[in-house]
Amino acid sequence: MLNLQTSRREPMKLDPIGDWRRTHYSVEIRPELDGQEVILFGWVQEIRDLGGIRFIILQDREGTVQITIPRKKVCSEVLSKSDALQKRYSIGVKGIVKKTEITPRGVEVIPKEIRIFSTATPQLPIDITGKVPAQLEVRLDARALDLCREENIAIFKIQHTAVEAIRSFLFERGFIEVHTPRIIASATEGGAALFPVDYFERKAFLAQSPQLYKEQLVISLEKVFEIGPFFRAEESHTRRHLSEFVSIDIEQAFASAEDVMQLLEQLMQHTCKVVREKCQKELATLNHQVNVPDIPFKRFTYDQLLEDLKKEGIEIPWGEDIPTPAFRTLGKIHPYFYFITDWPTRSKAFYIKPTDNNPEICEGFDLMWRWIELSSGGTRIASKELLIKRLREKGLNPESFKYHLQAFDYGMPPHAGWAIGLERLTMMLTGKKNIREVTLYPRDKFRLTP
RNA sequence: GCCCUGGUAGUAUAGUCCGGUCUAGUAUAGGCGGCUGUCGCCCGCCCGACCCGGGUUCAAAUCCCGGCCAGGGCGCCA
Repeated sequence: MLNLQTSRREPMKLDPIGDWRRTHYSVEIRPELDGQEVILFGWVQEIRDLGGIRFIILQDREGTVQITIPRKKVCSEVLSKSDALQKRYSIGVKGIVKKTEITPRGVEVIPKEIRIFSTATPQLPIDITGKVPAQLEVRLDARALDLCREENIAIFKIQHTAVEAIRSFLFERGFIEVHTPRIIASATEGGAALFPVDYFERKAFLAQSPQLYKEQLVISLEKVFEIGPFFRAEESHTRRHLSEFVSIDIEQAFASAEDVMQLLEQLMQHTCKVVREKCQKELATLNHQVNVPDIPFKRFTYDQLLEDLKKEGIEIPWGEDIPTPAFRTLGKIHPYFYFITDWPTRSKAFYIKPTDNNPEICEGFDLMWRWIELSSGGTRIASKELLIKRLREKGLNPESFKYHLQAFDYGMPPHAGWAIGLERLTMMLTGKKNIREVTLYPRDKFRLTP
């Protein structure tokens, strides 16, 4: 239901920000600042009013700090402003830092002036202090507010740190960041379903992968990467699928699967290391640990894993994809990062290169973390002739790929690449078990809002 | 798309098997009042709910059917 009411009581006189500028974030208020005047901006998270003394917990992006208002020691303007405060009001506080033994952080701020920038509805849809947990559905319906919770801020700071680590890692190794089209013409590219869109008078689709474009770019830019959203109109309704997800894609000229696997495991180690070091506070908030994995990661062939599964009583006919319950079993046997290599050619995409001495097997790989597929990649086919053959074998029409295929007339080098699902990576880094928790505004078959 | 489980105040839950003292209990949030060191503050009072539609019955939150929605699982998944 739409809440058209902006404020519960008579319209409150709001304050302008004026010449106030933030001097410190909440967490920067430390006992060493004792006696110093500071300006804080943020939101009221909690109010504990004991009558003669009132405690306001001010929250900002970085954390919280206690504002203490002793009734008889502050001026009447501060008192009346603090009387009006409610949870989630956006406020500014100018005050004096006071070192204290009584408060857990050893510091509080005694206000000299309070400015109220914005009010909030009194009955919030979820409990922002986390005393009464709400279900994910309720939280997602009130996502803008839900994202104010410390736990969620921690999740997205970790994701940000990971993306930053990945970008700088790839920049250092000479990869060029690119942006390929989200709107594409053809629906004939393969298995996964596409979302149709109206493109002027024509039908177009939302891209499900940058695969073909990044391959074309290796003949010019050689080493490219892209971080961006892609779309899959699948029926999937699981804890690890979204209709819109963020993919981290690389493609590298003059390289093989083994080269990009080494790059990938180094990147994973690097990312875990950076997150572990930079996000200690966030990981503590989430009560989660990130361990830095040793490299190289274990490499298992498809055949080896079929043997493992056989021992567990799960028989999979050779050539079939590994079903989800079997992956869960593998995750129990191998509770760490591992590669799966030597997949049957028929179980992988048309552009994955079959091995030279046995075309039944291909040079595709998956990077698993326990039972979750974090990344998949491989050596690509560089020969136009072979690519056309593989398209036909997959029941695809080479004519639909003519613009892609033309790149193979202009000196397509041997090349390889992979793609990481950012949200799945974030699940691993945060310990969250539902992909919707690590997505700001998740899109799935049933959810299109907010 | 299929299977299982569920849908009770803003939120989270009890009650559902075995229909009737359910005028629907509790916690938290919200409103009002009190309290000078709280940090899940405390105390008192108040407000507030049985997903929608149909059926069975003297009587339905409770049983049956359909729908919608959610969680989990499966399938689908360059």
